[in-house]
Amino acid sequence: MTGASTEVGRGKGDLTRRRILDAAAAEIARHGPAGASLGAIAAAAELQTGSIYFHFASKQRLVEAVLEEGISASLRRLDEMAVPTGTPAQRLRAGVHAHLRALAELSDYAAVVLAPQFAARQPPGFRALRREYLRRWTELIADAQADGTLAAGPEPGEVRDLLIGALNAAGLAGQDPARTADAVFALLRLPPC
Amino acid sequence: MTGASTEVGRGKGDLTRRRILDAAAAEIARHGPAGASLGAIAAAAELQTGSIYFHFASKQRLVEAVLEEGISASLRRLDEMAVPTGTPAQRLRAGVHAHLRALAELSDYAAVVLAPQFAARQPPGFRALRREYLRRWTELIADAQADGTLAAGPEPGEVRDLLIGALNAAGLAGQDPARTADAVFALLRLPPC
DNA sequence: CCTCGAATCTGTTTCTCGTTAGATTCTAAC
DNA sequence: GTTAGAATCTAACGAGAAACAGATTCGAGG
Repeated sequence: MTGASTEVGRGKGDLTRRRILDAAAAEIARHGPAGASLGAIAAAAELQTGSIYFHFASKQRLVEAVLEEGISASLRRLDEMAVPTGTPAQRLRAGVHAHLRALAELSDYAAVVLAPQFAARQPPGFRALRREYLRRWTELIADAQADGTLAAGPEPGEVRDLLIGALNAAGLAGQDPARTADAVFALLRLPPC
Repeated sequence: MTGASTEVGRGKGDLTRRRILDAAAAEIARHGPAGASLGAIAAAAELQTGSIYFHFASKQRLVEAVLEEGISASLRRLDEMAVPTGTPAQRLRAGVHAHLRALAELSDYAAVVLAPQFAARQPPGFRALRREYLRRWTELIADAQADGTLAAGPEPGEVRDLLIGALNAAGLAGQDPARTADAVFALLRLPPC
């Protein structure tokens, strides 16, 4: 249930900072940002409550850091897998796999990012990253529509929301990524690989 | 942004109870169950904080009542629209329309029900209603698969989660129900009506 | 008009949580 | 070994919220 940890930290403090972030992501995923108490987070990170303030200026900042960590890690995975080569259908498949992998590997962070309460009141850096993530997806969808891989009627943005919504539901439910991907492709009647 | 109100209440107290429920649903949808304060709920319902306790034994009970109201209203709509007549494709279409209508009409209640934090720790009555709702959908999906309307590969339960996830994402984003339904049918390449 | 119960209000109590400040310990460089 | 800074702990404060207990008002029936 913990998230992933990229970027090797250097000092001892960096490791603690990561432990706090992981604990906060788990706590927020379970109880929401308001319901997650610093006491519980500190306990999970094996720390005293006050010590959190050496690493984060406030609870608000901690929550924001968790959000940014989640979306930026997702974006990183999308960049790695859905590179602009190959047919639209291939790139769409790669994008689906990347998103599902991100959900599986980042579990708690992903859950936090996807919580509906964060649709509004996003911190500044988070909004930009999220917009960028959605923009990539819109491109993938539009290309697939132009290609005939996906039905051309609906707006690309609409299709993107539907698709990501479907992937999120399966991902948060803990479904196996590969299995879910196959199901999606079958339903959309994409040509087999 | 308020929810719907079915079932005409009799006395004055019933109306107040409904006002509290609506206010609670809105507040919970915005700030999560932990972040929603009785003070804010009471203010929105034009009441003093303490007066809520005449209608609900505790904050926990109030939250549970909002949950049950949301899921039972959704189930009611599904019952009305997706009756067991017609072809599997027709019933599937009806189900999609019912779900989207429920999301649009119940907005705050639906948002509360769909919040990921409620996946666990559900109140007793809520679990049963939710199970029933999913069971209906599994039937619709299985019939559509047997019919060839939907791809037969993936498990019905998997398909159900994907489909409902997609509908929820569009519904909570405030998309027009009819428009969303058309997009879904086009993507799944369902035969036109 | 009076009465009684339902409904609401006011004030109080208790508890949790975020935040802060100062003391304390750990770690590495000199 | 000493020292300086990083990292953590301890203890408290203050705000806000849930919960509770009477006191008060409202509204229909006799």
